Amino acid sequence: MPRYDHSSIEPKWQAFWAENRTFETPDQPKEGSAGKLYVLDMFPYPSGDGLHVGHPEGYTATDIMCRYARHQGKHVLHPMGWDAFGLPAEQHAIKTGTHPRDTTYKNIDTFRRQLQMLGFSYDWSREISTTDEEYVHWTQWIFLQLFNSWFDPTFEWTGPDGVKRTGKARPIADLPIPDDVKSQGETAIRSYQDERRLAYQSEAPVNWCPALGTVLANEEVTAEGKSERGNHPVERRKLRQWMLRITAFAERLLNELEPLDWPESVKSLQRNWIGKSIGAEVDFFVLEPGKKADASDKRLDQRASSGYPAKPGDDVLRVYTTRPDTLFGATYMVVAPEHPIVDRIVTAEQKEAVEEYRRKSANKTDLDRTDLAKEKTGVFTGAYALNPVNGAETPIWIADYVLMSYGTGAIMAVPAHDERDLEFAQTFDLPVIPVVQPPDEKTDPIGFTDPGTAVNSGDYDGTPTAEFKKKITADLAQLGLGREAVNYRLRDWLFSRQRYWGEPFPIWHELDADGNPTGMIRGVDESELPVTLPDMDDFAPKGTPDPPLSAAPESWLYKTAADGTRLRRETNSMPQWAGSCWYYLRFCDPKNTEAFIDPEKEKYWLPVDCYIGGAEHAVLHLLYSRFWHKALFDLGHLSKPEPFQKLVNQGMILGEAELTAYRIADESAYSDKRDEKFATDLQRPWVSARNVTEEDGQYVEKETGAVLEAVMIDNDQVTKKGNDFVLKDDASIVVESRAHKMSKSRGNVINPDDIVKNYGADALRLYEMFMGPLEQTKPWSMSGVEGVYRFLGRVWRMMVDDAAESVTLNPAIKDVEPTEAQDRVLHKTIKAVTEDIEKLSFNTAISRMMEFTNEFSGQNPRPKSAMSQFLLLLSPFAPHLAEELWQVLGHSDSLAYAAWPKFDEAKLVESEIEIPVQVNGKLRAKIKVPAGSDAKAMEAAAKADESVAAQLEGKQIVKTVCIPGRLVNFVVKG
RNA sequence: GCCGAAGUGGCGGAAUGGCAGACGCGUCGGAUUCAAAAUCCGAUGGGGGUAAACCCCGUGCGGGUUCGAGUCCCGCCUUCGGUACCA
Repeated sequence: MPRYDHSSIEPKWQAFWAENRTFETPDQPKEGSAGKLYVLDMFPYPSGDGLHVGHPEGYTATDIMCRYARHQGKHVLHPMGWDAFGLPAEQHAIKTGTHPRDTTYKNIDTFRRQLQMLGFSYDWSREISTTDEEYVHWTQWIFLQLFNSWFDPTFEWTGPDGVKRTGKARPIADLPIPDDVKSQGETAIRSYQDERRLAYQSEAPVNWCPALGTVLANEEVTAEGKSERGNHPVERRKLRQWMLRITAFAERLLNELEPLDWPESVKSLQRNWIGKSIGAEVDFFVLEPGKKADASDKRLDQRASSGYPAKPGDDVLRVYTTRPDTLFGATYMVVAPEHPIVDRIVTAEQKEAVEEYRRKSANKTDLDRTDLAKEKTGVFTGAYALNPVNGAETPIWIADYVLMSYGTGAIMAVPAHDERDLEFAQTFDLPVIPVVQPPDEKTDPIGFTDPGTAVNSGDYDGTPTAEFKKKITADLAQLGLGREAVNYRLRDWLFSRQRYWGEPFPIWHELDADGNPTGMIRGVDESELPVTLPDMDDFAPKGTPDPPLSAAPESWLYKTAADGTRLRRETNSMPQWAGSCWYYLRFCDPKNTEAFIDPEKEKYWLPVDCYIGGAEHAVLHLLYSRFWHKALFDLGHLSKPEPFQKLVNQGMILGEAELTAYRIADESAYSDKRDEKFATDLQRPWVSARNVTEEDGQYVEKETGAVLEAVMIDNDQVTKKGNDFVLKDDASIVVESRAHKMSKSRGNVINPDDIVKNYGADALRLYEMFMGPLEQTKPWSMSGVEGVYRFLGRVWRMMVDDAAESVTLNPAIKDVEPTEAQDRVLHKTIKAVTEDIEKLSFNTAISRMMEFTNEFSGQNPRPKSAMSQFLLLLSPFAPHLAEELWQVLGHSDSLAYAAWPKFDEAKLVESEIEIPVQVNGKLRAKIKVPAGSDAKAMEAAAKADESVAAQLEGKQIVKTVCIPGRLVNFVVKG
């Protein structure tokens, strides 16, 4: 009795595909190709834990798309690779002494085995790892492109895509050098260039994580001031770091997002991350210490003729505001503690307090900063500035709620119309002047931040906010006191890490005679790429920001240039993002030793037609990739402005749903906190889930604060009450019903290996697609897996004779013409499955195939042609089973490139259809009418129906709604 | 606080403004079996009614548009995800 045996079928076909190179993608399309399709998965980090059930979700979705597209005659590129640099392998090395390379390639082998076991149709001949030396070569080459260019914000040009743009990355050699720099000589010129490169060094306060021994990007630090990886504390330190000038591309990253076929949510995340705001810069003149504003001060007036300077003078405090209309309400100013003007303006009396505050805030970690968000702090500098619109003397404070890195690092504070300023003003008892009247008279203008009408604003009184903004910005520009300004929340990308297991920078530092760096740098010559990692066996962080590579062998670390200059290598390494920024390009031409990608191949394959992966990369990876892509585009290496045309986020797969009840954790805790009657109770009392809250990782009862323990409850111990589940024994105790994220600590992790072993790869693939919509978060269910496994068994028995000794065709399958009814079911199924695949609605496609199977399993004879066509529909989802049965049906070839079945609309038509009849919108009857009946015929048929007639009896028909083929609705009165 | 997504049976989920709950799980009943597993058949939103016919209620809550609303509009509530002094 040959049963459906996945464990023999699946390895058989995997071996067949590998031997026959079924899924290798030739560079040239086959004759008559229906066009190219590039479908990409976000390649995984090959962690030591192996594949997680989340991986096959997106991978199955793309695999279905690709297999379907091959049946449609498309030239499909479907590659896989490894994002293999990263912390865990290095931490493993520190612990065990195993070289990160060994760990990494071992893990890659595991991942490859697991993915191949799932039957994905990747072209494995294109496999790449970001850690391969040839790959590192081109990652470093791209870095050099960035290093060797600058951004010209005013350059107008038309790209290969025919779009006109302003602003372009250009070769550094094209950077105009001002005469005063030129006159200072070669060193000055080089410094001038270095400051303007797309890859540049900066000495800035950065997020230093002692536990990880590295600096982290802002993006890698959580709101709580912890590292995203590992949750270790992060502190601020001033260090020399490599930065990438992503901010130069802010406007294009924002604008060119619009036409992409991406989820609106991801676009909006990126928009918020870029954070464009439009406002004005305004100059306030600082008064000399002890001096009052007086008529002899002509500085304001002089600006009318001198105009608005590009850089503010020493006696000017320049602020950025999105609300220039509230200038009349600016009662004080605040500068960031790091602001350079502080030293110039602070008065003798305030100096000590200011210095003390600056010291404190410099050491503040991000954690402290957010903690202090509740209460504003700051110190008065003793200095005043002149409000340009009314000459009012405005005190200047320093406070760390103003950030040096945004805008000009200084603000005008309008406490009446800004929450933060109001809080600060209230703390320090500063004046609050309302200058915006809310549209609703009853609303208090103090604390009102929305648009309204100007008050207390001199001649501008009565002007609506939007108009006022434009007007005063123009007026200030006229007087040379301000101008319109745009700001972005986006910061330059901190690109260096202090780790061993990453790409080395292709950079040399020049040394002086004493071996000290001169500050001059040069790129490694392209012919010397790649810069490979030196062999080392000590990877441990030293607790100092000296990278592990600074302990590399001398031969790696130093060399003497042709011109005799002594050089030392850059010892920072690149972040993990570097490799993933451009891997989608390399897949098109993975073995090219002359270039990172052949331009013809780039033109042919790009952009990626569909990119599927987790939402956790919505901002970082996708923004970084787009940035690199645009820079390479500007430099003429790429022909399309965007890398990923369509993006889909797969939803997270949670663990199996759990029921949790809570009860008092221990006797002592409850006996003194709760009522007497409970104290005598032997059983520790349950607490309704509604009264439970989480504090510091502990569950506690809301009112009493008593510590609780969570208890897993069985299905049969609860009952449904309203919207809640409650204990059967005590209906007042609400039980929490929820699926949690899979985690080792919770013990709810599902291992794909186990599923494949017990149910097979086809069942795992099918189940993950059947769970629900791809984009949605959904809980795992073991009995759901059994459900689809049973379905596969039904498909097997529909085609195979399970009474026979060996695998033979089911005798019900005959070479006969399908009946009209069979044809209808078949063509309905073809239509539905085809359309569902195109919509990526895989769960409903599977439902349709189940319906087909339910229908045809009961039929005898079963036409062979219908069976063959059905197998093609099933094959993208369950390729192993489909291939096996395809063979059983007598086909000798693989079905991988067989033509997709076509449906015939004519065969979908039924001769008679059932139509609902409503009376006043309520369903009253169903009638059968010939297909294609017109409204009149339908109405007549409806009226002729007995129960409809009864409903209409003695009533007046006001209106009849008749939609041919859909329904009849009588609107009646009386 | 702000931004985004979502609320439909016991559960996962289906429904171009037109028969709510396709399909699967679970449950119940039956067939097969010495028995079980596997498999097959049937029932299954809630309430009333006689296990029929039939009737009433039902897509988070409250309004609205419409002959007709799970679907569109307005206002709330809840959950999940992201974000956080960005002037």
